[in-house]
Amino acid sequence: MSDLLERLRGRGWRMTAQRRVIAQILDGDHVHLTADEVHTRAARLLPEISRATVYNTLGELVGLGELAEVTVDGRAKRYDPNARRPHHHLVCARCGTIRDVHPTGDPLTRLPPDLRFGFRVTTADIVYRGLCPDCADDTRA
Amino acid sequence: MSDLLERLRGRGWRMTAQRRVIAQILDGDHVHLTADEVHTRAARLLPEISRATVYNTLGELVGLGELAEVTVDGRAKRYDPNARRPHHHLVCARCGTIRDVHPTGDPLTRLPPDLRFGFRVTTADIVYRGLCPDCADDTRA
DNA sequence: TTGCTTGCAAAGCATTTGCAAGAGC
DNA sequence: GCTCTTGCAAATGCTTTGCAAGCAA
Repeated sequence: MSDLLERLRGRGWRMTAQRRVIAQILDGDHVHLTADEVHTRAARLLPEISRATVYNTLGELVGLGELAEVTVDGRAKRYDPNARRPHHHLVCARCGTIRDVHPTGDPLTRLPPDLRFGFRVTTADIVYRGLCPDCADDTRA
Repeated sequence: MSDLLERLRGRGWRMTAQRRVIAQILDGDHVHLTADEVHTRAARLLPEISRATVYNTLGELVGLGELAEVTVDGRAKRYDPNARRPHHHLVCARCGTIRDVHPTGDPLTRLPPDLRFGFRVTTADIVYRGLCPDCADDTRA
């Protein structure tokens, strides 16, 4: 189940209740949570956990390549547990929900060399924007 | 020269020294500035201008569709004066430089309906990441 | 004159950090 | 026991807001 915990242990991570809970939350969910949402869920299992610990831990996981940060429109960063497999994002313009989309081809090929301005391009991130089913139903302007 | 000012006047904007200066800065530059950079430049021409006014004005211009906000990696938002023509961005992973790239086709067509999860998708933004020529020359790890 | 705009300062979020107390190995 | 980790609270960075004075039309 928790491959993530195994990998972290293998990397010499000191295992604490806080880290176990955070890893568990990320591992079990395919939604992209904000740090605050992770904290809220973690606090349900471990009431004393502090926000700082959540931030620190998420930051470390990003550093280790286990998580990717996704920032959209200057809102709070969201953490993407699916960092090891390349993919793109579908974002709801209203509520901010993010879903993963697995690309059907290599997006890099979309940028012809003559448009690269001398850049050594290594990745391409695509953000598709629109309204999620829930927000689209909501007909308020 | 300043088409932007003309358009704003046409939309009934009350013309003030602050707005004139801000519009002028955006119109004259192809770089994507942060709000703070806009404020710094504006203050050179109009020392009393306040940060709040810069933020408010930039926000209004975004609302009017004259500017686009570009947020990368949770840093400060940058304002893109080229909002009227759809395009994507080439970002240097090291120094943060952003260049515009004009797409050669409609990126929306890349996302087949069965991968849309019920979203009503309206736009697709692509961020190509890599090293700009200057940073790529720099061989330091 | 009328009411949109500005500037100030304070408030608001999201996130980071310093440091002493606490827990893993 | 030594060191890494945690929690608290304060600090930071970016941005927004309330409100009275100012200025364009």
